[in-house]
Amino acid sequence: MELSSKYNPQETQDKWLQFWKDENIFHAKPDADKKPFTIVIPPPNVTGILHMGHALNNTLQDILVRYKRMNGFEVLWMPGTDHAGIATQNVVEKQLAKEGRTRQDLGREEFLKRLWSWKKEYGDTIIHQLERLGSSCDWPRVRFTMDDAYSEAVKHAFVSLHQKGLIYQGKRIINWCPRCQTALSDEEAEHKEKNGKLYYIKYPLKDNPNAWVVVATTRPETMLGDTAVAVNPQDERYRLLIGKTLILPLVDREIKIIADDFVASDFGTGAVKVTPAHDPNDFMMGERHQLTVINVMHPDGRINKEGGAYEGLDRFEARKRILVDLEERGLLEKEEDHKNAVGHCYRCDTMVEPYLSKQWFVKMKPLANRALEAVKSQEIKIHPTRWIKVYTNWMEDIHDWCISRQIWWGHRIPVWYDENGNAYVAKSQEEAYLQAKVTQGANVSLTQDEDVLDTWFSSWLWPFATLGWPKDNLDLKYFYPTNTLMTASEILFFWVARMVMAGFEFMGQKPFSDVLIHGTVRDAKGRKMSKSLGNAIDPLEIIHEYGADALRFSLIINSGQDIFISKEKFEIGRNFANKIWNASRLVFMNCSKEAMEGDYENLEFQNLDLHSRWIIARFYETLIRVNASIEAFHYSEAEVLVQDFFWGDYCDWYLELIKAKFTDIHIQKTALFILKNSLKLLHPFMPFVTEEIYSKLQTRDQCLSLSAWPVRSEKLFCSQAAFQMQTVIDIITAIRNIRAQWNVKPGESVDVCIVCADTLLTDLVAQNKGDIKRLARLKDFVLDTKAPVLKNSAFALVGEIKIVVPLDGIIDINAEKNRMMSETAQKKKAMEGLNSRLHNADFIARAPEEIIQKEKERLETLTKEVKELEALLANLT
RNA sequence: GGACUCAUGGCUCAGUUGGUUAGAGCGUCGCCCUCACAUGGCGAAGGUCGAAGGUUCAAAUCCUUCUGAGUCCACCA
Repeated sequence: MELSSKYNPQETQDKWLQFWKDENIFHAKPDADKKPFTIVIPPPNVTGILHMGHALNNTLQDILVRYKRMNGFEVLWMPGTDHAGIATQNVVEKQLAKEGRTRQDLGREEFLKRLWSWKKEYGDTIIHQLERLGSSCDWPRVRFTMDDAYSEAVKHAFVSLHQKGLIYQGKRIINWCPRCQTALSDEEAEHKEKNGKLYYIKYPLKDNPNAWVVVATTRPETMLGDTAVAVNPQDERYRLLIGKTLILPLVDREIKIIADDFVASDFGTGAVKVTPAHDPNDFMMGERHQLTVINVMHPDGRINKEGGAYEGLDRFEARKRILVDLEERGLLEKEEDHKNAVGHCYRCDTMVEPYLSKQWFVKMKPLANRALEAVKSQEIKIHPTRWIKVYTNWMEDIHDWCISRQIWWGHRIPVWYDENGNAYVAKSQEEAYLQAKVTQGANVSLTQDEDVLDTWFSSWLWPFATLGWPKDNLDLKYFYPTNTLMTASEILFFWVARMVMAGFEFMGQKPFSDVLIHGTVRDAKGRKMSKSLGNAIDPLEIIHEYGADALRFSLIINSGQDIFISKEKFEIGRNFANKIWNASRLVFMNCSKEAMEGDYENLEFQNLDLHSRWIIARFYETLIRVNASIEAFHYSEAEVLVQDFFWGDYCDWYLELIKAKFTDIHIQKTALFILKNSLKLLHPFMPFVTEEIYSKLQTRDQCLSLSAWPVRSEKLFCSQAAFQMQTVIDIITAIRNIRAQWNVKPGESVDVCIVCADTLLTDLVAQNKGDIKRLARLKDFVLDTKAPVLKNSAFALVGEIKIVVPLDGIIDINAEKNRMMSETAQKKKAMEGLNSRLHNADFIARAPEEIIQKEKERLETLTKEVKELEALLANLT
């Protein structure tokens, strides 16, 4: 079995994607002998195209999933997509627009047919892309939020909440998108700070047209719907005017001056126009004062017939005209610059209009209580913990959720009306009919509510609706509650918070126990990656050029809070994959058939040399730390650890050390043992290249994805080896240092004298003489107990070991002297610090004993070293 | 207006509960195509941890204030 001389990521990816699929490797089913581990995927929009955010999110999940699977859990990672009501409808409407048609031209039924065929053709795009990333989902289980079973769950949820009185219909001011022509929830209206104007408008008194009240407004066009002007009852300026009548300019309507505590006297003029149909505060004031409510706008944002002369104008056009007309009449006192935050549709960025309409709402307070408590009590843990506060703030100040949407793509609201307008909430028309029949007689005819539900009203059921809820079944019993949810912060309120509420409400249990909020992927300049900015890096392009492993590895190793990425960053992963490949090649080329086919999983400690004991110790140290990092969701830390070990210890030291003795069967076995176990450690991060190399091993499991994670063997772990080996490494490094310093060409061998008084150390050096000679490129090697008198030599100290390298004719003795003097000075400075600390009575009195002890030891070593250095310096003169 | 995060060598980030001479990677510089890998090897330079103050025997690490960058929330028109 051999590895090709050049690693081909594409071929490897294709091969293993096929294998995993053919063998259905990632299928999860209830297994009483194993513990379940379930992860909740944030289902991407069905219109989605893989971007770096998906790549990051899925890699994070896949790392955990593969780790847990290898640790013996029955892992369920169910993939799926979200029907994304407005977004998807927009896509197909755009298509229609190209044909010069609208959805209304087609009619509801035809339009929906069109949507479904679009879904059939393009809906799996993102799923296939996630697969290419290496995501080890249970692919055949793929779910869609509009699957039949899922739809049943949605209806069930609606009816059940309605029965509890948690869903109601109400006429209220909601966020309205004039372009999408639908209501939005508060979360779907994104507040954006805008530099606007505050207009001061004179409203003349009826009694005295030469006197007026000035009101300040940012939206003058809404004055067409004004039905009062309000002032604070405490405001002296207006006290006498309360109850008087004003003439609304341009409209000539008579409106009253009312007093309301809501009005802040210090803003604007202290008098505010009241437009109950177009502002939530005004609406509430209107209710308090029984004001007339006049809606002046069509759903598309044009002024309606209530607007008189302005009828038919778009809201912004109307604003311009109204300002001109007011100006002409001398009623526009002034305008001021004014910053304010205005809601924008999160799907099309159109400025949202506060709009009065009849919608369905969910009462959130009763649902929020349990969800709040769960996070506060750590029953659900949010990582990093700072998000807890964000979550609790939102939950504590929660508003009712507007769930009806005036679009066609989505779950139609399960409500039917009879001819008299009575509503029947039911899971089906048949059930509604049974209800209606009781009061309306058998001939009652029903029509279903035209609206559909907010997409998130289905998404919040995901953790259990995908498992078959509301039907009781084994999957649901075994896999719920789930374990971990990993997601970007953007959908904390939209989705995460609501899933928690839904979990408790419908299942009586939390939906998951850990939530990991990860950062956003940004470009090198820190901007969000987006199509419109043109700064997006396409993950598929990276997969094609560098490989999926490289994409995954680089993405994770760069992940701090947010992830700043540029194309070159992916070389890190590519290079590492290449290194793994080549190191494996070296091992395979040097291992005998006997070693390859033998049982190198059960090494005997007594057969191992120092180097092998050392690399095993280093491996287990790494393993323990990697485990801890993964459990703590610190994946980038885990990657650094594995990379440091594999590249820095295994490749750079161990493989170099054993090259001279690769014929030894025990060495071969150890090399294979470490390689195999390293592949396991690397696998969650780089699944493809590791599977491929693993598959060339003779003794192995069906595939690496299903193999068992390593466990530290106490029999093989030897901390002494680690210490001894470090000394050998330090000696070699010190000599290499000297060579580089004096520019000794690699081809030129030098002699060296190693001076050491300690017998144990002397033995160690003697045993490793060959390796030191080879790796430091030495001609000859003298081991002595005391320093010889050698002129023209370079010196180095490694603990108690002195290294003398004669460099006659090469060395500049004065430069070497200077170097050693500065080294001495450095050490002396450190000694000073230690001395002053150790002579500080407070330090001695208050610092823990072990710290003092450490400092003392440190001082002792430094003193010794300085002494040695000074002796060597004296030798030089 | 409220909340939060970040500020460490040229760049991107580590730095666990405060405890030796602050770590990586990239980049830079020097030497090397050594028969696994130049997507490589060996070595070097470079920071006192945004500013000021405080707590402490001891602070990059805790507290306060300030400055700068960013994020989220918000019905004062």
